[in-house]
Amino acid sequence: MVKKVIDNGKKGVRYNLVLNERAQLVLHSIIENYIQSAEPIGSRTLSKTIGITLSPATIRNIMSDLAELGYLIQNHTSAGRVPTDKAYRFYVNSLATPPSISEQIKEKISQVSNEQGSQVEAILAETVRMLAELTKFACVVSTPKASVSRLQRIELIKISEDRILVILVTKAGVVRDKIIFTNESHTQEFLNSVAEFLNDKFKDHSMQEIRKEIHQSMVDDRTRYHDLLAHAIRLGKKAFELNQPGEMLIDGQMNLLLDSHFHEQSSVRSLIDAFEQKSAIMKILDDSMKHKGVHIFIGIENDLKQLQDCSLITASYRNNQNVLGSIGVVGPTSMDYKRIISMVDYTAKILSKTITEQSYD
Amino acid sequence: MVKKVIDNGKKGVRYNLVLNERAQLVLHSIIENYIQSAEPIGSRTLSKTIGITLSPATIRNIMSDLAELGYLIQNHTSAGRVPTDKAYRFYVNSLATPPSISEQIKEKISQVSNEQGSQVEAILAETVRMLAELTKFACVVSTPKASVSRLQRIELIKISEDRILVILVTKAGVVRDKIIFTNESHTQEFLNSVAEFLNDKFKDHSMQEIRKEIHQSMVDDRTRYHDLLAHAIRLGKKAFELNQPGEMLIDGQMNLLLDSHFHEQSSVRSLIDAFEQKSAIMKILDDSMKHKGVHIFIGIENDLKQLQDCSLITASYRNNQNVLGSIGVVGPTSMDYKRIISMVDYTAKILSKTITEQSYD
DNA sequence: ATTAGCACTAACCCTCAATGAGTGCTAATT
DNA sequence: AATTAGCACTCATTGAGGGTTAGTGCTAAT
Repeated sequence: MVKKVIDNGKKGVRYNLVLNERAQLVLHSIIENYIQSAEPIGSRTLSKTIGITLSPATIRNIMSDLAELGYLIQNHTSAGRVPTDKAYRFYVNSLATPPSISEQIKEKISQVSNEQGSQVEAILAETVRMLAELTKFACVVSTPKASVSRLQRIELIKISEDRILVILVTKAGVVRDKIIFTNESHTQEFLNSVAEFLNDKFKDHSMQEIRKEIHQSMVDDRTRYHDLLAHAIRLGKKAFELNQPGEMLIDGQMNLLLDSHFHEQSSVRSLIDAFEQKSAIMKILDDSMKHKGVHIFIGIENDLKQLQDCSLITASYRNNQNVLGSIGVVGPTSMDYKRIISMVDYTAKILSKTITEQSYD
Repeated sequence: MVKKVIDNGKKGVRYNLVLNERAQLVLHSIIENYIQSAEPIGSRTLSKTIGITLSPATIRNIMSDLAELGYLIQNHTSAGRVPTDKAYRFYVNSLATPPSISEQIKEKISQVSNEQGSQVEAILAETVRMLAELTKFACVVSTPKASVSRLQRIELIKISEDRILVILVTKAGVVRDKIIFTNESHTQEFLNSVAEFLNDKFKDHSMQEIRKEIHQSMVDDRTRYHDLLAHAIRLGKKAFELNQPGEMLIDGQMNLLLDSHFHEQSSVRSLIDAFEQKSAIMKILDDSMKHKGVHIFIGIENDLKQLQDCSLITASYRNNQNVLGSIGVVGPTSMDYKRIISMVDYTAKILSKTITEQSYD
């Protein structure tokens, strides 16, 4: 039996074992080469670019072992080898997080939207566009979740006998509007009183809390005998009802089509579908909101089939109070992780800073 | 000299003359074939598919004449011929406008957004998405111009000592928000009075009118001695200042990349640029708002270089009162005009109907 | 444990010839 | 006079053959 490049010779368990240093170096080098060239890496090429002196034959042995361990695959005999998702996972885990970033890029990122008085959505749109341009991949950002952010103000505007326009302004600086229907007609003056009441009662409360409190008020007897209160609660219930499922802005989808790593038409086709559905990507963004720092989803780790040819790098952004949403880059599994991770990380930080400044607390 | 397929033999003026019937038939047939196949059409192919019996040789003669008149070009000797922009212009001019449309398609278009209480922007987004899916091309729609639509209500919300959130609701059902800065701090109560004043004074006036009226008030002496009025006018000026340059929603850009008529990478690249700039397409949409019915911009007729490989089919939509914006399809010059024109036409009509129902008059 | 050497593979590239769809022109036919 | 058949010619496309190249795995020598 051929000896393995692992420290322990036992066969049954070797897949869980750690690679020895030299094997790690080779794998690292293969990955970085492949990220650069987008072409299968052969032993001879590698022996030239790798730091230490190692003959092609030796490298071949190591590569063969790495292939057996699932880090590399060959598209056909006599072709170089290509990293697998497992290899990329190894690679990103071994990176210092977050990798460093050039001052030049930092500056470009910081430039976005330092103009005063921009709306949150505008800031997000600008940021995602900038990030797409910088990374040359597709970028996404989820808009602040209404449920976690807190009420700054509510307005009720009569627009017809049975329709009321509700405008919710959150502390995070997001303005949401929706139309609700009523059975009875109210005057604008009455709506103003209702709005004033709701503002007094619920300002600074989170949407979630508000929904809960309204629910409680509805079963409270006192409510029934107080006309304004009763109306306010009834309208408030509708107004604060699950608003918008949370949106997502996308930019730079086109970049993917021009990327050398994505030559095959088929994978692009399916990616387009993934973007159209939105929900799968949205879910990943939501997941990444739960934890701090940069998240990396590589190929097969994505639930959605259509996303299994690409990696997502995400990071959440926040204001003083809450995590609001997250921003991410979608690219080929063979993307330049160092570069992208650092950009996403830094962008999320700057975005958090900008949004915090714009928040209404 | 070879005889021309035109009724008049005079040389100097023949380029302005009308094609005889047979030449028209041939040209028509070439165009429809090319729209279908996306491949150069040869005389033999054509002699088979064309209705009347005509030998390839005869067709060759006619084609040669049509080429000389600028309706066809050859990419190289011994290749079939391809229609020019001039040919497409001839073709669409000869179509009955608007062409008929199948009940099935009609139904699909009508399905969009008959749910109650949708916001205008949501309706537009849904419509443009539907149209992109139906046509398999890229679609654009301009959001209602704020300047022409009339005020339903204005709200002023204090969000910090020097920032006020302005919310404008127009009769067309569009909600716009922006932040303005003040030198002095106002209480929310004061802002409410100001808003009430502005609502009383300007409700139902168009934004353009309002700006003019405010301008007049500012030079009016009475304004200076009336505190509330003075403040209202000052804040109102900022609030009604040229808001948003008019937005545009895009969907289905990806469709263009998968289209067989757009094989060449280069033209796709430049199209992407055109979409990123937005302004050029916006200008075309604006132009088309000025006239009724469907507009067709073919290739070279577009000012922007990047758009000269494609055609735009646009139609304006409106509510009871005003033309609000327009919706359009961007595809290759060799698109199926009949199909697309009818779809755009019908979609614009349905959109107008839906928006009118949602309007606040 | 490492490396040199060797046989073998498969993609890639070049050339060349055959094929086929197309043209323009001229002469014959209607 | 208009149409068509015939013919020579052009040029993109295809496929076969051959050389080149980058790669592999295996074995034996270091």
